Amino acid sequence: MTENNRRQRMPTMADVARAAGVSKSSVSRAFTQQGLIGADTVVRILQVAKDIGFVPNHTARALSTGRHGNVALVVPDVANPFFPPLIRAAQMQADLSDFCVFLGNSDENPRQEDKLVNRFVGKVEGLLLVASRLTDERISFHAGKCPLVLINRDVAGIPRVLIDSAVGVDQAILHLADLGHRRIAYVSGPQSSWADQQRRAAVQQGAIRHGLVVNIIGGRVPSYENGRSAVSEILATPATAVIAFDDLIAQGIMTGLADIGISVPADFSVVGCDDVLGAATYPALTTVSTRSGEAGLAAMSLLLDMLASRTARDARLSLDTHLVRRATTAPPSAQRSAISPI
Amino acid sequence: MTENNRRQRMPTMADVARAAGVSKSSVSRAFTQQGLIGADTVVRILQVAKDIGFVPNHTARALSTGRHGNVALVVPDVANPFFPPLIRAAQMQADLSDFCVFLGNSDENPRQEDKLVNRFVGKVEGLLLVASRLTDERISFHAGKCPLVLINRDVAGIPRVLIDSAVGVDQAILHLADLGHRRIAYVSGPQSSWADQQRRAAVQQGAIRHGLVVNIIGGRVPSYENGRSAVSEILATPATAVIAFDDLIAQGIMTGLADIGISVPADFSVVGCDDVLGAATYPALTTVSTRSGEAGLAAMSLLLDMLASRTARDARLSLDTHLVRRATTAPPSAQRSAISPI
DNA sequence: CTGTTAGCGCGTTCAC
DNA sequence: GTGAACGCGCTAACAG
Repeated sequence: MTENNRRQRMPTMADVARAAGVSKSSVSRAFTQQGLIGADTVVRILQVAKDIGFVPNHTARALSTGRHGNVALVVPDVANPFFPPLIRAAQMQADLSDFCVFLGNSDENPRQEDKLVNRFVGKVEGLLLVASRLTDERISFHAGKCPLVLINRDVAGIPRVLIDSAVGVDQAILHLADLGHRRIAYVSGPQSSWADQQRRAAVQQGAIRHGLVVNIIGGRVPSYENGRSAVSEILATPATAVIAFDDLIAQGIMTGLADIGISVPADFSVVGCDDVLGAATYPALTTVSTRSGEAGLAAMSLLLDMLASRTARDARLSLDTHLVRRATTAPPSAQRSAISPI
Repeated sequence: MTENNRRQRMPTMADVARAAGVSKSSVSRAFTQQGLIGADTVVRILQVAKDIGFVPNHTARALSTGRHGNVALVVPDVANPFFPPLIRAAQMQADLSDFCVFLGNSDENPRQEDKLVNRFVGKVEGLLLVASRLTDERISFHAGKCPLVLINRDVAGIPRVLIDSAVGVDQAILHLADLGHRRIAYVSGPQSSWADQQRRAAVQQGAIRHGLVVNIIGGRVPSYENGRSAVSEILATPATAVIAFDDLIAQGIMTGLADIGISVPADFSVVGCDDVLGAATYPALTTVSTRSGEAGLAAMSLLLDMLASRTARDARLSLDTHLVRRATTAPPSAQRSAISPI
């Protein structure tokens, strides 16, 4: 046995019991089921406890009850602006139920994510996986050992909250079509991203529906730099407008375009996704709004409900999206349209 | 007693012991002090353990050893872009030592922060408070019960990592002076922010040193909106340039200025702090770089070192900063300078 | 209403 | 090298 007493041996229930002239069980009850004990006894015990500086030991309680009031939240990249609002909302929601939340950064890496999840299982009552890069098999595996809620990942039988960007993407394409664009490009995101698969599909269907031709540009990890480096590929297509997997890539694209003297939106139109940059870019970015905070709140509520009721639901919540028109879209330039006549 | 067996009763050390024909102690040793036991016995036990799906129970181990491998990280606002890189770095550093990290969002609120810290103490071995909004007294109080490391908060006797923006701010003022500005404004941040106090002081000293006059604009919570709403106050001063507490406020100021037709940097110069927006604004923001990620990494390393060596250091690490010149600073406009002659 | 008695699962002194 | 026994601090049956 060791010394839990780093500073000074913390008083235990037994100490309180002795000092108050009652049994340990009474002390325990005074802190939990106050109904099953004399009201006056409760206040006396609580007073004594405070006097001698007793504070219930979380670990011991957890060992006994099997509940420790912790959940974990795993995201691909904390520093990607899509996630912080989600993290914030989820954390504050958990806080309302007195839950503590572990944060894990998978670094867009399935192996790292798997390692984190394994570390968390056993320390938490529930798990919240955001935009998981894991395979369906691994997710199901983990779900079998620990209550699990997914955000932006659609695995049958596992409760999930999905941000349905299909609607917003379709609006974006319609918007582009209305402006006169006929050929567009889509710069895709990570291979294992559900959101990217959904957006890519939505782009292709929307293109058909609204009579456009679309080129898909290879998937990349979402970042400013990766957007910037995609510009040459984009210009190799006959596109007069581009839809990016997310705002970070869109912002990078705008910089890359500016670098070679192509001005947005006069010469080229750009549409982002997620609306995390606000009107911070110049020109202000036209983008698909996805309110990630709401997803975080909904998913955490779902998870906590499951834990409280000890029942495994099979929810499938879908949050809708819409296009936010700002200043990066305009009719195609005559020049570039001429390059690739319809 | 309850059912830790949500799904199926997890196998325990006793199960392994029985199946392997050894005692519980041997199983325990096989998982911890492999030296004190026969090498062949170890592999056999480990094999049996894997076969029956045994996995050591974190909670029980923690109760016995007093160590649970958790630390907590508390920030004022997860969604403020200054923090995510710091969080990310700290989390990944902890990960290297197999530590799990709780994340807390104080919402810029001392009471909320205190509540979070109280909740975390007892669940963690150590605490990392970033830009704490707590009083020195409360911080010392908590430090007395749990190993604590501070970022951007200078309390004697408590290990801390400080991002010294004084250097960068002085460079900014010199830069402004060189451009010909004589009157500037500083839009301050939260009252309880150490960084703000330091920057404010640096601005005032720098102003004296370089022969400028400075007006301080009341403190506000760092946000785009609060920057935007500060513009009228700024223009009520004779300033021809403004230094903002952080990039968020600076960005808001730029928008507010644009709203009323004042162009940056031709009519007015703007300098931010933290360099979290990259070149995302237009014009690209001149700002003081503060690499928050490095602070997160350093602080977490410090904390983990303390925990590993069980010694309380009194470190005071200082990280330096520098001005990043981009496009929001230029000589003062003749017009506005005329309004308030030197 | 309250005290007594068992554990929760694991680490760790002791003997052997 | 290995096993038996105790303790970590608390909760939960079982009496009374």
